[in-house]
Amino acid sequence: MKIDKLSFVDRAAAQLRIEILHGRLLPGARLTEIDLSEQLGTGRGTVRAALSALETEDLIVKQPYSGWSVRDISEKELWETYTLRGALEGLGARLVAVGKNKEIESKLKAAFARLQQAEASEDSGERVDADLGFHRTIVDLAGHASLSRQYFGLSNKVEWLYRWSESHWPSRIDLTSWHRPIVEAILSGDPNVAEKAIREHGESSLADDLRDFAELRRRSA
Amino acid sequence: MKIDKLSFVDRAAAQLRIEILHGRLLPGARLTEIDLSEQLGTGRGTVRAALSALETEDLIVKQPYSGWSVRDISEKELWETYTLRGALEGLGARLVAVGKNKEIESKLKAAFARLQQAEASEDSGERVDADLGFHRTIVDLAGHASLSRQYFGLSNKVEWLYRWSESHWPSRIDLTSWHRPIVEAILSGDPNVAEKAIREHGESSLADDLRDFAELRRRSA
DNA sequence: CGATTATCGATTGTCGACAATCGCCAAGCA
DNA sequence: TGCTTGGCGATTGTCGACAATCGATAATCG
Repeated sequence: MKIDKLSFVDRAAAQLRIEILHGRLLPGARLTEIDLSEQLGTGRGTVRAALSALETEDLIVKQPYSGWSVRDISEKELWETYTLRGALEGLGARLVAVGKNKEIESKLKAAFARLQQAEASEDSGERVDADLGFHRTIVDLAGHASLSRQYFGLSNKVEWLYRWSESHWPSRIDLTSWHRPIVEAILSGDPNVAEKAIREHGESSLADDLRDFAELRRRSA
Repeated sequence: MKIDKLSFVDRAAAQLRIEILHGRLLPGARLTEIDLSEQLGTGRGTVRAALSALETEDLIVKQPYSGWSVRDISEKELWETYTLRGALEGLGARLVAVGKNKEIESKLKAAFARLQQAEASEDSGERVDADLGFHRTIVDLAGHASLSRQYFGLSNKVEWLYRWSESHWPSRIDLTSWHRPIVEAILSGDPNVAEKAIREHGESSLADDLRDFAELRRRSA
């Protein structure tokens, strides 16, 4: 039995993360420490530490003596995030393929099953969660603490971009058929195959998002 | 003309980083905020922020309400750091190979030239710097801001491990012959070849360090 | 005597006050 | 007019004080 014992800093960071990821704080929005400290009911130092954490996650940027603001989303942003994700997940997939055992297999299959179930669901939020969860599962199964830590921040950013594009252009991808090759590749036990599969998945996702992004830009122009 | 305008936090973090990397703060050493604030001549909040930064770089760890301490070095630590580096540098090398042009070529060659020059040098510090600089150059040439940011922290950790093993077991590797394949692979323009080359380089480095580490452990036991 | 509880010193967690710095706009000047 | 300068409001940068928490040890109790 354990009770919640997160520091104020962690809770403040989590809250702000949610606000950004769910689009209640839009790209470019300015964040002032005093305002936030009043809204969150905490001190400025606490808010400051939370903001610093979000900065290392690349969700916000700081301009010294000027202020904090939510990062902008751009094609380059998309490209960087997805390529980086490809590199990290590639390593993760390799390791999982090599180290696979009964437990890993079952967890991987469970994550994929959730994905299949979510596909039928009308809830777009659940579809997003299942998708992100699948990717996180693979990385965590790699048993590589540093990788998981690095991936955490990146996956938040992916979630942000994901929800953002979802809200502008509802996704129509087929979760099951898009992810099955990854599962099969990992279960094959061949690290090269596993890495290739997940990397190609990432490249396709990037291409999709870039297309939507361009479309969106054409519209608003 | 620009003057140094780093915040106290940044300067404190830089100083602490040096202390750790150069082995003046050994693994396991405890760091108390008040002591550091007195030594650095700055406030506790400032020290705290600097420590948090070093924590995200994975150089120190925090135990809530207990204190900060310099991370321990272990085989797992070595393995995680080198494999992660392989993934990031692999992406970097790919991108450089694909996007190569006159400027990139010259910078790459310059970094390699420095390596060759350092090899003759007796100064082990310069050899380390040249080696690390070569790797950093490749990553930076990729033109991928997020990658460079991620790599920065990791490369500090590599530098730490590097200097640490160097101090216990002076390196004997042949800088030129070890790195030339990377240069040639990148200049070939083939991303797969480039990635493979730099990844194999990393794997060899890891194997070397692990061997030395095991030897060191046997000695001290 | 063993186990539980109270106490203590040390350290971090949190906070608001004051100083430093920035961007902006108006005033002054050539 | 066009440029520099000075002042102003807003915001962050820095700091030390006080509270909360931890681990270890001493005190207490059955």
